[in-house]
Amino acid sequence: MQYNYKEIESKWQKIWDEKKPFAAKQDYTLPKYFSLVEFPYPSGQGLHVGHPRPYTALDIVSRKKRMQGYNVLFPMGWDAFGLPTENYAIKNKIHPRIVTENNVARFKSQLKALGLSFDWDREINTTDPEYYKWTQWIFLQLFKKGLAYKKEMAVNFCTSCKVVLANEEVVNGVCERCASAVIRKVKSQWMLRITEYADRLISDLDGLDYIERVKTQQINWIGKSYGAEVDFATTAGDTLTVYTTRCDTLFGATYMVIAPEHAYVEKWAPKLENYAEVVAYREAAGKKSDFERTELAKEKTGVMLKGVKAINPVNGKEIPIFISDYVLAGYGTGAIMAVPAHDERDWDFAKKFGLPIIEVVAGGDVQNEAFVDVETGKLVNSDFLNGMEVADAKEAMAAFLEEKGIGKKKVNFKLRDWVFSRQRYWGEPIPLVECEKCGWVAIPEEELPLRLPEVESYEPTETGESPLSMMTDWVNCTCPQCGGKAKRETDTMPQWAGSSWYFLRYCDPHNDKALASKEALEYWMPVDWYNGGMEHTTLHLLYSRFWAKFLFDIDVLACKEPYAKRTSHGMILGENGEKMSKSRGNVVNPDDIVRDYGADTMRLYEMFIGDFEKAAPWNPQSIKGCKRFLERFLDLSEIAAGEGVTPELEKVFHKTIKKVTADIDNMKFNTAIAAMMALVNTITEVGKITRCELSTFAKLLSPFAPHVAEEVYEMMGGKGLVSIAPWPTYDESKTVDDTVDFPVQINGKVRAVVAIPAAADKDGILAAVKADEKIAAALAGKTIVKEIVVPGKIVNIVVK
RNA sequence: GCGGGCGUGGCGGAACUGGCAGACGCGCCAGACUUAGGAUCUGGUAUCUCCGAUGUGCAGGUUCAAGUCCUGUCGCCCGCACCA
Repeated sequence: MQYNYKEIESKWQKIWDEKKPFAAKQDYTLPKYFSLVEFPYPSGQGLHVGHPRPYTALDIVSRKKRMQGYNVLFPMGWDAFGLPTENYAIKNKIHPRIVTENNVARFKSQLKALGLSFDWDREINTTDPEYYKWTQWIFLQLFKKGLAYKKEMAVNFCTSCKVVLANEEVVNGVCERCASAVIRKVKSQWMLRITEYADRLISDLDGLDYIERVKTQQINWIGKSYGAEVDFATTAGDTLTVYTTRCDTLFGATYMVIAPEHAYVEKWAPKLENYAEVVAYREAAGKKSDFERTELAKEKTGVMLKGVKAINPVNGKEIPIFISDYVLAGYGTGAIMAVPAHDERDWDFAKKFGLPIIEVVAGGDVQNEAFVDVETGKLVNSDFLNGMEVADAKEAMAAFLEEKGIGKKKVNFKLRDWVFSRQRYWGEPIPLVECEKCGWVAIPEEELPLRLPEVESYEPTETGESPLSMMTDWVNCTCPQCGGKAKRETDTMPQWAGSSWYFLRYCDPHNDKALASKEALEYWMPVDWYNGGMEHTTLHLLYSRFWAKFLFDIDVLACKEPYAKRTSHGMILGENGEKMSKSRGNVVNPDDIVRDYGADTMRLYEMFIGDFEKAAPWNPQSIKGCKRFLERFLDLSEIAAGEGVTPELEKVFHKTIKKVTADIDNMKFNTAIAAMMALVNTITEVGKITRCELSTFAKLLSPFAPHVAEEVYEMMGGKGLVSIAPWPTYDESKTVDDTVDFPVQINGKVRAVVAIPAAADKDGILAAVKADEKIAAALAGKTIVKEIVVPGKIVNIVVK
């Protein structure tokens, strides 16, 4: 039969558009299923073949759930604020709103061509004032609860473009666009206190069905560590506090290191004999990012502070103090005690600067390498700690420090607060004003949305301020609290803001009274299955969990976690096995595949390409295998005849239904397709199939290749749409065979395969095995040492 | 550097809690049909010194049995906080 995919696809897409079988129902008494994919950033390049992989996967999940009777919410929208659009707008002098509209239109038509079962009535766009009204509203609640605050932060500033640059725009220390020098400029920025939620963001992961690597990566990113703060007196007469996770090694501290930005550098300036050298080092360090600084591959650098020494509180020894960029100002207290014998970085530094290395935990050879094992060693050279194990020594030392009033136990997090300001145009305006008298004041909620004003130029200003700062009419306003003179905040929010709560808006996207109604949120939330890229694990995923927890705390949301289940897909790579990118020239456009093979083949290939969780290279040759499968499936309609079951096919049908059902739940889309390919092969061999069997097959295939499935279902006389027909069920007893082929090993090598009734017990199996000619021959004259029988699996006979 | 992950035929991959390595597909080979084939169908296809042995990045180990577990090692990929 001719496979006219163009005709079939446009026919069914039109019917779906008219009948809206995929619209989520307003009936809150039905069992619900909320499946979510990360909404895309509508870039100028359009969709590439990487996008449809997760979309198709969750489309399959959603379609199956619908067929299983769930009220499914499977929505789509646009995360449309952001840097590339703004940069394109500046370059081409087109309003970013227009750029966004064009990009969205293109993305939408590309997605629609794939037959994805999104509920388009619930489409959202983060740049829509009716949407960002609620992004601003959430920010105001955070502000009112004291979770938003101002802080001086270093930003990247291009000396030539006069623009604050994102880290990504800084390449090898220079501006990506003009290659001019980038300096670190201190600016006052809005911050969100995500660190207040650090503990809950770890502990609440417990009951969640997240894939393990996502959980561990989040936990490690938050980086909770149990340690102690220890006060060191200095010869300058003050106290230097350090954070350490190894207070047990205090007797081995032979020097100290403070971050180049540590406030004490200035405080001690008059006492420092080599102040100029110290400042020069600090300036050099200031040019590097944290990432560059902590790279260990580089040689350790640093400068000793001449003129001030610290005193080790447990033994009274004077030890030198260095500044070095391997200590970060933002973590702990920005100062460490260095124990070169038991820390690799300290060891490297000590070797380079010729500092003493004192062993305090026995078990290694500390003159040759740092001994960092905390499990086996015992304390030495440590006075009252001698002979203790590390864990006990930590406790003893912490107690000692506390008693002496020179230290205390302290929990620290690697997680830092969220920098929320951007000196950019294309983002949500921050709805605050700064009053001369009242300070920072929230604008009244009824004034939301605070619309992004029209400006003539989207270019940031000479000083690096947002372009909004040029709009004096807009900036100058009155204080809502006292009526006095005030100025609006001109920074905008980061792109992360809109994507931190978008899934809530899908529950009730047209609500103008609230971000969504309470009933809608209670019914739909939490998201039952959220799939997205691994690259979002530490930022977007954490930010959105933080916001959801906050909304739970202020009684907007009834669940404390937004996502019940989180999975992650692998990347689709170019044909050469490298990441697809314009510069590498290996980008594949899904439009071409849909044109040449059809959407069903495209969907099938994206799912058949490999393990959903792993990266896989695109192979244009392999696509045709999927198309052949669909053609052969379509051809079955020519041999389909009669009703009831075909005895030769009955078991394979039950097995296939079982496998496909389980595989979809387990994200094994590739093996589900393989099973259906095998089913076509079997049916073709048998040479017959009934009409109702083919209808069942169409149902099984419909989540994967919905257009072809609808077509065949209709030909078989199916009523209504296969897309919402009941999902096939199977009979467990019909999925097992009467006899099992047992591989029989002798000394671990397979010598025969013996067919044995499935019901046979261990003795029966052994008897049948020994009756086999080949086995009997192999056993002749040997002594049996051991007989292993694994029912249903294997027999192994060990002989001498 | 830190954190997370991956490594199986010519290629993409399959293999449940350790139990016949290579399902399914691509490619390739042979045949059929054909004026024609980059269409379709049928059969074959891990490697080798091919009655037998060897094979899951590499080197060890545990086990009756290891792709799967353990130790070490090499290579590749993702993230690192203002890209989304």
